[in-house]
Amino acid sequence: MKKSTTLKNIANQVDVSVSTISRVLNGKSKHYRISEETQQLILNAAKELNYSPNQLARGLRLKRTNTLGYITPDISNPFFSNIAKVVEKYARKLGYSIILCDSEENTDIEANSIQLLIDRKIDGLIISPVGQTVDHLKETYNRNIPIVLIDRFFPDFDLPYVASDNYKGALEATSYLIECGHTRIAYIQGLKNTSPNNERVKGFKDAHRNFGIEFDDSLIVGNSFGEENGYIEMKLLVKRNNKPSAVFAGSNLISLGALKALAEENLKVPDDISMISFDDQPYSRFLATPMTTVSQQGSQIGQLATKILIDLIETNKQFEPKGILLPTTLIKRNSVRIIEDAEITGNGKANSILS
Amino acid sequence: MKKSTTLKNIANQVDVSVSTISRVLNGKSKHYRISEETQQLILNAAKELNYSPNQLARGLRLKRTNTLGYITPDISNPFFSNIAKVVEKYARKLGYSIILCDSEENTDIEANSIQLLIDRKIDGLIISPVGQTVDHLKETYNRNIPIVLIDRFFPDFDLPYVASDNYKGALEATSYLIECGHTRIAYIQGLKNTSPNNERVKGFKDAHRNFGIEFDDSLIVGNSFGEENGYIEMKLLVKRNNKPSAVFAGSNLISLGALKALAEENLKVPDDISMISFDDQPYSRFLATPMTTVSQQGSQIGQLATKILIDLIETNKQFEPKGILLPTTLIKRNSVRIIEDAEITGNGKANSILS
DNA sequence: ATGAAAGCGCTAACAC
DNA sequence: GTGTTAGCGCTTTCAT
Repeated sequence: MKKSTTLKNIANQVDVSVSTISRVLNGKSKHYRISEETQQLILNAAKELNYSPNQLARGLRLKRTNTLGYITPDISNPFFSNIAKVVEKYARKLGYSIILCDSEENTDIEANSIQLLIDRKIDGLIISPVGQTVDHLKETYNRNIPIVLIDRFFPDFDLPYVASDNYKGALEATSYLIECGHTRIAYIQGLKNTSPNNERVKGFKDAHRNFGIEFDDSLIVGNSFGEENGYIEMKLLVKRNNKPSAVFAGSNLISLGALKALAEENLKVPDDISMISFDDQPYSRFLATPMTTVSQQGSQIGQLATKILIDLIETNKQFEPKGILLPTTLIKRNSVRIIEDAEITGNGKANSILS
Repeated sequence: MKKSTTLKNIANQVDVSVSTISRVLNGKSKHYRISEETQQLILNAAKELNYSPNQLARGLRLKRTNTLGYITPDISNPFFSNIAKVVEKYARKLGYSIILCDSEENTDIEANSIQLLIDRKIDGLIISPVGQTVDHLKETYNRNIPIVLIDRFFPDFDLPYVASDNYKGALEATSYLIECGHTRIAYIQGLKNTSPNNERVKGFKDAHRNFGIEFDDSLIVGNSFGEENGYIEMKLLVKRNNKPSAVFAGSNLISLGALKALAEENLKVPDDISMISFDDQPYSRFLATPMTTVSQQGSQIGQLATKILIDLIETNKQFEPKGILLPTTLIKRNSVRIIEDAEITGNGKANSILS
C-alpha cells in the first residue's frame, strides 16, 4: 500500500526545511525570495513523489476547508437534484467540494446534519431547509459560518436566500384557471408552514379574491411535497360530492401522485378534471395530456446561491441579509379545460409562454 | 461569534487533563477505570459547553474520517439521484457522510475528483465511473482505499461492483420487440465502451441472433446517455429511407430526447414508430403513450453498494473482488405496436410484468 | 485512576 | 533566502 507523500518526505529528498517547501508549493516563492534553484528542486521532487497536500491537516491549521455543506429535503426530487448539479459544478469550479445531506423533510435529521457539518468545519452552508422552524439554523449563524437558503426562507429571520417568486407563480396559475372558467379549484399543497407553501397558498387565495370568487377553504388539502400526498389527496378530492373542476398540484411529485389517482379512478385530464402543476419537468410536455406548469429557474437558483455563498466566504462578511426572488413562468399546455361560457377577462397578467 | 468548544476548554472547567476527557467522551471510562465522579463532571461540562469534536483533528489523528466519496456522472439524472438518495441515507445511518462529485461523464473531471477525495482522506469510494478507462481508479486501490463501483464496471480489472444485468435486460426487451413483429430495430446507445452500453448492445444483438434475424449495424447509433443524444439520433433515424419500425432507447434521458424529436416530426408512438426505453421512471406510465421500459432496481443497487463498501472499510479488507448483478424487469405498456402478421414465438423468456 | 508528551501534516510568526 | 518553533485539536503510549 502506497502512503501519501508529506512535506517531510520531500524535505528528506531535497535538503531543505518543510517551511521552504510549503512556501514554494503555495506559490510564495517570490515573496520569500527563494532561489530559482531550490524552487526547481522542490517542484521536481514534489512532482516526482506525486505530492498533494493532506486537506485535513491543512484545514486544521488554516481553519478553512474549501468545503460547503448542501442540505436538501429530497435529493431524488428532480427539482433538488437539478439544483445539486449546478451547486456542485459551480462550487467545484471555484475550488470547493460539497458534502451532501438529505434531511428527508425531517427537522431532526436536518439539525443533526448541521451539527455534523459544523464538526467537519465547512466554510459555508447551502440549505433548502425543511423550513418549519429556524432555531437550529442559528447555530451556523452563531459560529460565523455563512449560510444561504434555497427555495425556502424565513420571513422573520434575516438569512440570505434565493427562491422562486412563489406568490406570483401561484397567483398567475390560479388566475389562468379562473380565466378558463374554473371557479371550484382545489390546491394540493406541499409541506405546511414552509415559505413556498405559504406563498403559493397566498397567491392561490389572492387570485380568487382578485376575481371576486369566493372559495372553499376545504379545497386546500394535503401536507407534503411528496408523491404519496398527491395520490391520497386526489383520491379524496374526486370522491367528494361537490368535486372541484380543477386541481392545482403544489409540486411535480404531487402531480405525479395525483395522476396515479386519476388513472385508478379512470378519470381523464382535462375532460373530467383540469390540472396545473408547480415545477416544469422535461417529461411534462410528453404526458398523456401535456401538463400546464409553473416553471421555476432551478439552475439559476442554484448557481446564484452558490455564488452568493462563496462571495460571503471569501469576503469574510457573514452575510448581507438579502433575499432574491426569481420569476416563474406559466407554461400553458393542454391540461386545463376551457369552460365554454367563461368570460375570459384577461385579468391574469400572465407572462406565459407556450411549449 | 461563538467558537467551538475544545477538549482544552473542558479541561479548564473541570480540573483534569485532556487525555482523561478524551477517554471519557470516547466511552473508555471503564477500561481506564475512571471514577464515577470525574466521569459525571466531564460529561456535564461537555454537555454544558455543547462540546462536539473537531472532525478534522480527529481524522488527522485517527486516519479515519467517516466520510465516503460518491462520484456520479450526472446527479440530475433521476437514475443516479435515486441512488444518491439511498447511498446518503444508508451511509448516514451507519455514521458516514458523503462528499458528492459530479464527473459530467468526463474522465478528467473524474480523475481530479478522485485525487481531491483522496486528499480529503475519505474512508471509501462509491463511484459510477465514466467507465471508459480505469487507470485513474487504481490510485485509490494503491492507497488501500476501498472502492465499490455502481452501474458500470471493468471486466478486466477486478473491482467490486453492483449493477443491473444489462445484458439480460436488453436481450429481453429486444426479444419482446421481435416477438411483436419488429425486425428493423434501432438502438440509440449511451456512452460507448462503458459496461452497461456494451452489455446492452450485446443483448440487443444476441436477441436478433436468437431469432435468426439479420440486423443492420448502422441501426446502432449515438454515443451518450444524455437527452441531446436521443434527440439528435431520433431525428436522423426517422429521416432514413429504410427507417426502423421500432427504437430502443438506451436510457431514460435518451427516450425523452427521442420523444422530443418525434413530437417535432409529428410522429406518434406506437403508430408511426414503436419505442422501448431503459430505466423506468414514475412518469413513464403517464406519458402520451405509456412507455414500455426496462426497469432497474436503483435503490437496491445503491444500498447494496453502500453496505459492501462500509463492510470493506470496517473489516479492513481492501476488497473481496466480486460483482453483483441485479435483475431488471420488462414493464410492458403501450409503446410497442404489435405487427399483425407476426408469429409470436414466445421465445423471449421474459419475466415481464404489467403496470 | 490520571497526567505528560508525542505526533498526525500543515502553515506562519519569528528568527537570522 | 531559509530554518526553527509553535500550534491547530485530537488520541494514545508511556509513566506513575
